[in-house]
Amino acid sequence: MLTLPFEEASCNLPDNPYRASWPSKPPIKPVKPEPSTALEDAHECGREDDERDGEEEEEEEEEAGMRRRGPRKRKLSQARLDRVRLRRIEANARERNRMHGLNNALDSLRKVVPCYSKTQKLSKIETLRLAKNYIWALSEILSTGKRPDLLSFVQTLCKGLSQPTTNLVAGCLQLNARSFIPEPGGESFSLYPAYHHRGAEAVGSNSSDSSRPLRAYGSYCGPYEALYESPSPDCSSPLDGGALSPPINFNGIFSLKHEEPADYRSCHYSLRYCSLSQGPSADIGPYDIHLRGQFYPVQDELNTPFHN
DNA sequence: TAGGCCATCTGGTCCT
DNA sequence: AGGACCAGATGGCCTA
Repeated sequence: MLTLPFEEASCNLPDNPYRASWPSKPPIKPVKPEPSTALEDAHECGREDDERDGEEEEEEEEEAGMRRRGPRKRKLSQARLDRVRLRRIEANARERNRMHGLNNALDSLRKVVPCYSKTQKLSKIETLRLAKNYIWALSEILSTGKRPDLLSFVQTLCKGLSQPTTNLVAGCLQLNARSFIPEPGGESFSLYPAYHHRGAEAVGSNSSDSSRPLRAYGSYCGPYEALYESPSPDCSSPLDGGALSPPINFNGIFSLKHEEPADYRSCHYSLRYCSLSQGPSADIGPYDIHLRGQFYPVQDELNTPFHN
C-alpha cells in the first residue's frame, strides 16, 4: 500500500454552526494500483522508451482476431506506468497543498469578518457571503457618509446567510436574535424587544432560539434601502451577478468595532478605516478615521469585540 | 436517515 | 513537459 506523508494543516477546523466538531481529515487514500484506461489515454504522449512494447502487443491482438475499433490504445510499459503513477502522486500532493493554502486564506478571512469564533467557525461559503456583505455595508457607509444603526448594519451583514450563521452573527454582536424580526404587520423593527445579554454560543444553533426561524431567507430588504442609497447586496444581487461592484472599492483595511458590547442599547459603534490611497473624509464625522500606519497593526484588536 | 460540509482524488484545460 | 487551476466524484463525519 502506498501512502503519502500527511502534514497537519491549520485548516482542520474544529467547529462550525452545524456541528460541534469537524471531522479530522480522512486518511489519504492509497493510490490505485491499476491506472484507469483514461489515465493511460491521457498520457499517451512521450512514450519513446516503450513504443515497441505497445506495438508488439497490438500485433498480437490482431493475430488473435481481437482488432478493436477506434483509436489504438497502447499499453504502457512498467516503467511508463510507474512514471505516470509518480506524476499522479505528485499532482495529488500539489493539489492538497493548494487546497491547504486556500483554506488558510479562508481562515484569515474568517478572522477579519465581524464574526469570529474559535469554537464555532463559519463554513467556507458562509465566510465568503459574510465577507461580501461586510464589504458592501462598509462601502455603503463610506460612500453615503450616513451612519446606520447597529441593527441595520447587522441585517446587512446577515443577508443571504443561513439561519445558524445569522444567529452566530447576532450572538457575536450580542444582539438578541429577535432583533432581526420585523414586527408583525408593521414596517418598523423592534430593536430591543427582548434583550438578553448572551454570547455567540448561547444564541447559536444549539440554543433554544434556533428552534424557531428568525425569518424567511431573503424576506426583508426594506430597512436596508431605507438606510442605504444603493440596493442591498441580496435584493438585486448586483455583486452576485458581477455586473456591479460595491459603491466604493477602497484599497484599504476595514475594521468595525462595537464600542460597548456590554450595553448596546446605545447602539454605538465606530468604524475605523485605514487606507493608503484615501485620506479621511470630512463627511464621515461620526466615525473614527485613522491612517493605516496608526491602526493596521491592531486590526485584530479592533475586531475583538466581534470575536469569541 | 437525510442533508450539509469537508478533504481528497482525479482528469481535463490552460499557461509557461 | 510540467505546474496551476478547476470541477466532478467519492466517502467520512456530524447534526437535525
